[in-house]
Amino acid sequence: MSDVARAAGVHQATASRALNPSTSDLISTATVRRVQAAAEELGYTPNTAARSLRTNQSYTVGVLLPDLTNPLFPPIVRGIEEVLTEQGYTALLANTDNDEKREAAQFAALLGRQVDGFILATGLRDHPLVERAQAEGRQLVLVNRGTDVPRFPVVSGDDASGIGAAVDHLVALGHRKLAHLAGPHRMSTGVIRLRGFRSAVGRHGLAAADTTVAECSGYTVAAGEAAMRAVLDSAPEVTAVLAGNDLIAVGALHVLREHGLSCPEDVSLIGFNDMRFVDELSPPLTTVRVPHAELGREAARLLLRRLDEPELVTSVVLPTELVVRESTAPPRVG
Amino acid sequence: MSDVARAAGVHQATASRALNPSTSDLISTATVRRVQAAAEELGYTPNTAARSLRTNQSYTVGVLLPDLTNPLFPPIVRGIEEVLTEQGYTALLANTDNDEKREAAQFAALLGRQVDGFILATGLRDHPLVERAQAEGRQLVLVNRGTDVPRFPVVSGDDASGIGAAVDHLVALGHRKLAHLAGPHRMSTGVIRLRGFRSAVGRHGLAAADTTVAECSGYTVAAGEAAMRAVLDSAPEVTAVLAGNDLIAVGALHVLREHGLSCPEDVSLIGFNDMRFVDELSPPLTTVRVPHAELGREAARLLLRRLDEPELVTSVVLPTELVVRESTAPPRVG
DNA sequence: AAGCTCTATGCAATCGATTGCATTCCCACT
DNA sequence: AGTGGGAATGCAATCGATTGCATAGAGCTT
Repeated sequence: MSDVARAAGVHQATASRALNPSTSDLISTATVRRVQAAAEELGYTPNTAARSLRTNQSYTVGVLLPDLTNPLFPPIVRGIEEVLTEQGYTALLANTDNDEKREAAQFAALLGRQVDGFILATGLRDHPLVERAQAEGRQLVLVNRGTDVPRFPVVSGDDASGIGAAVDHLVALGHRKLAHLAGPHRMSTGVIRLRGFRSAVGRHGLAAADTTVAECSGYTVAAGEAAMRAVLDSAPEVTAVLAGNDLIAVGALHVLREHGLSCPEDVSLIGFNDMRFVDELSPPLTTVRVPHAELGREAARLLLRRLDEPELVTSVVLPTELVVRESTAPPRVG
Repeated sequence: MSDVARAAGVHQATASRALNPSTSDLISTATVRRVQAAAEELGYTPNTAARSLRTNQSYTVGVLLPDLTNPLFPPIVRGIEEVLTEQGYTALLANTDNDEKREAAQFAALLGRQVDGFILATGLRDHPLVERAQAEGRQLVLVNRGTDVPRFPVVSGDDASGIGAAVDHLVALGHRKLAHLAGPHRMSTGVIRLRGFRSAVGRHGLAAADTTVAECSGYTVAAGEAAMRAVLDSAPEVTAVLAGNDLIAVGALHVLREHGLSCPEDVSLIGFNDMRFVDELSPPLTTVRVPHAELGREAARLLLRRLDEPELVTSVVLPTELVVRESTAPPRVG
């Protein structure tokens, strides 16, 4: 602000340099102090628009996610927002509802706002946006759900080992007939967790006939209900169910109850994500905890780092952890 | 963009006017079409920074809330975001953790980003920010939690009548000894709901001795536990509990269970908000539904309207609704 | 046909900060 | 004392869109 410069008795350019930490070493410390004092005095706040216009940077990142209302996302967004504001950035939020059109529109809107980068938390397996971001010269990191394209940085939980731990737990309890209510195959997490399930049961030497897999049409309670029904129909002998996520597990619980089966006595059940309040269900749900807030934080950190070193491609995998509660127990004898 | 102007064979100013709906009637329709075609062709996206710089508007609003992780807020934010993007605006999110310092810092950051207005979802009863926003000439609307100052537009649910319906329900079931686990008095919802409770029990002619009130230190499960314990100590005769919100109700449920009391047989329990998943508790919680997404939408609409007519002060009260599930039943006879 | 009006468009200043280059001034070195 | 070098600061262009004012035509009136 030129007022500040005038008040401090210097040229506007000097004021600008004095106020900017990365250029303030060009200016004598005495002047810097004078300028800062004047800025303070006048209650100066820099005009971000002007800065963006000149520097072509907005200190803003776009966060695209399917639906904030899905309990999975708030902690992620929270984590993102935390490290972003710490660094003087802010997050622009956009919900896509997993709708390609909305997604493209939101993406364009964010582009118009000159976001410096994107964090994508949407789940489709291969993603046109990823390419477009690159074409537009914008950085992008994926969180929680990856693409199959390995050229892009992804921050995710170690789903495979989480599923592995869950299967280990069930097998250790004595279960042999397992079912997996898989997430949709069009989402990366769906296939990754399924793969994890397959490899884990293989490790325990379970036969293919011992395991049933039903694909859910989405990560929703209703889809979980449908899948659980399908499993009960086709493989009534299963004693343990591993759900693709907690929402699916809730659906499964409904159907078990509806069929007069009790959990964990008749059927053990494990969820995924450790969503808020799954410990309040009855029975409290055994599930795989994913450190969502930390996922968000890492994603933001990674994006910020890439803003400096664009070529850097790193992916971060955060450990997951099995949280044993009361929805798992040894199978009934006999 | 001057490229567009060149491509359409017109002056940049003409292009600008043609592309802007509010000025495009100054330009012949033929030219408008030509310019739009050129813009389309070149994939032109306006530079928001330049526009903001010139117009001193950012088409951006700041949303301040305590903690996105609180299940209350995602639907509100979702609603806000919905109508904002519809109108070409976007939301900047900031979490304050109910900490005055963080809140002030976030507010300043948002100001620096030239937000056109603020939506405040933070709960403290009187709020320095409200004044400051006005001083800075920024519009502001409060959502869900009001101030005592009536000069500011507030969008909220009709808490009093929700509480009233809850009390009616309990009394109709035959309950006479009621307790209210009130939200903190420093939050407006805390006092409003308490007031609602008082007036409702008065309406039913219940004596002061019939009702117990315990103030919770916050809208949290832990605070609910503490308050419920206090009530069981001081007034073990209560047969029905009205919680200040669902989180408090969850805490109450814990303590009831811990004391070997069953819900609803021994004690009926009603929550507030109809948070996601309270229907999955056992028992599924009877609660007062507040239309949070609609609250958010209304808040955004109201803010947008005030951006046009700054003097307009309207507050919106949305109806609430009692959702009866299985945590309420007639009191035990005797 | 001259003059007037009105519409469509061009011109150029402007918003506020950043930054390459030029300039000034001081000091040290020989 | 003169010169070279560096540190500190000033100068002015620049980012891209908006907008008040000026201007060029076209059409109408008398």
